[in-house]
Amino acid sequence: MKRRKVGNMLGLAVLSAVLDRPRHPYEMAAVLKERGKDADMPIKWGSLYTVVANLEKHGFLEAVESRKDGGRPERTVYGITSAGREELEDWVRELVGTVEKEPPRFQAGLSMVGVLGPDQTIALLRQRIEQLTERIEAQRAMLEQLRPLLPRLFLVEVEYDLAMTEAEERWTHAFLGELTSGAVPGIDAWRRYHETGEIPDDVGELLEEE
Amino acid sequence: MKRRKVGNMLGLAVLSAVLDRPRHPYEMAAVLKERGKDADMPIKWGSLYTVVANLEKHGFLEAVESRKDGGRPERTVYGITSAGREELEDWVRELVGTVEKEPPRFQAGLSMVGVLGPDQTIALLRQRIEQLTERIEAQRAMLEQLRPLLPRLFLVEVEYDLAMTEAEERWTHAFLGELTSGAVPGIDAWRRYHETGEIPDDVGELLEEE
DNA sequence: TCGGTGATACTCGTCTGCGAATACTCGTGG
DNA sequence: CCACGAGTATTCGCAGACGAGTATCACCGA
Repeated sequence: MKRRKVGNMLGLAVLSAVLDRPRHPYEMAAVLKERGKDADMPIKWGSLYTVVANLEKHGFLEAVESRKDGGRPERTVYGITSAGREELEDWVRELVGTVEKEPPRFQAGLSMVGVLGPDQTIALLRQRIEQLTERIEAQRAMLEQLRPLLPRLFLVEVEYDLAMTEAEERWTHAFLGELTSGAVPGIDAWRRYHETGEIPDDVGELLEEE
Repeated sequence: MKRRKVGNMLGLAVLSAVLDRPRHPYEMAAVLKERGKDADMPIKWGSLYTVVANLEKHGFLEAVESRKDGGRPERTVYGITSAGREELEDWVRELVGTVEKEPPRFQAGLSMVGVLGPDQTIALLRQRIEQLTERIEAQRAMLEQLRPLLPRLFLVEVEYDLAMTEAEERWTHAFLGELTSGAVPGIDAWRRYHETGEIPDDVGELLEEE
């Protein structure tokens, strides 16, 4: 199992930021923010310098020059190496071409709604749906605004994100519907469990075996 | 901003594992695997003992007894405290009731397909769709098999996961369709960029401004 | 009874992620 | 002309994540 030398997603972002021309770290951060890349992956700017150093250590970046402008701390400008270009492409290939399960946190939550009881769960799902709806609207608006300005290719991630958010909203809505309409059996037992802490016999058995 | 004392998702799993009765760490791992919780969140078993220690440090768990069976290393049995029960509920409430953007890695990949060129991208998307389809079938089979055995509540996460995978498959399929049917303009420019590294003028301008 | 295999049960050392702090510079209004 | 806040640019400390390693037991087959 060959593991990526630099595992942090920020590394990918950095490589993409120096593809066209060498930059110093702070400038990388600037272009990445400008291009909205920070919306496409979880980026912690505190890790920037560490990650850049790691990329250099592994030969994906190289210091191109180190200028001292005025009295500032020395700024090192990094360029991408051919190994770096390689790595970038390979990384993207992996991200696009293979599915790896990365359960979203909501899924973890769902798998534990048992402890909340039905009433709280219903209230929370309502709340979540509201947030999802807002997000969808914001996203739609942004797409509308960007579509005439940018080639389609640059909008793909946003479209994907929107589609997924919509799917989640639909699913959650449907589930909520089932809960409130009483279509899900065992809600009373569930409420009793939450209030008293007693595990219904039939479920208790199930937990033993299997 | 009050941050969770123990941030690792494994912590949540551990709390849920000792809800019904005290257990020692290895046993927690056992029940969690048995209940398939490791499919609902990204769990690294190497972190188990660290996390348990942290949970104890913050008063969510307490050592109940410490038995020495035979010649084995001492096993410490931990029980959940009322603060722990609190924390568990609150955590689940947060997970269910609030949407936080956690862009999936595929999205990061999508936002960079530019570097791959259209032909590779198409091939990789095909590959991905294949994997998604497999996953969907596996998931459906599992649901079919489990539905008569478990109450609905215990299947919700699986249903959600399935729904999301289906949505992703649909979207990817549609996008692939657009790419192959030539409905997306600018594919030639894209191919040229990938082969020569030249940035088309119109795009170059766009990157400057905005 | 010997050795192999797999389950049980932990321990350790490394590396890294990242929040928070630091330090300098520039423009502006008082 | 100096105080100040907003931006620029980077460093640092250390908690904590996790892979890999360790050790014992139990069972089984040869």
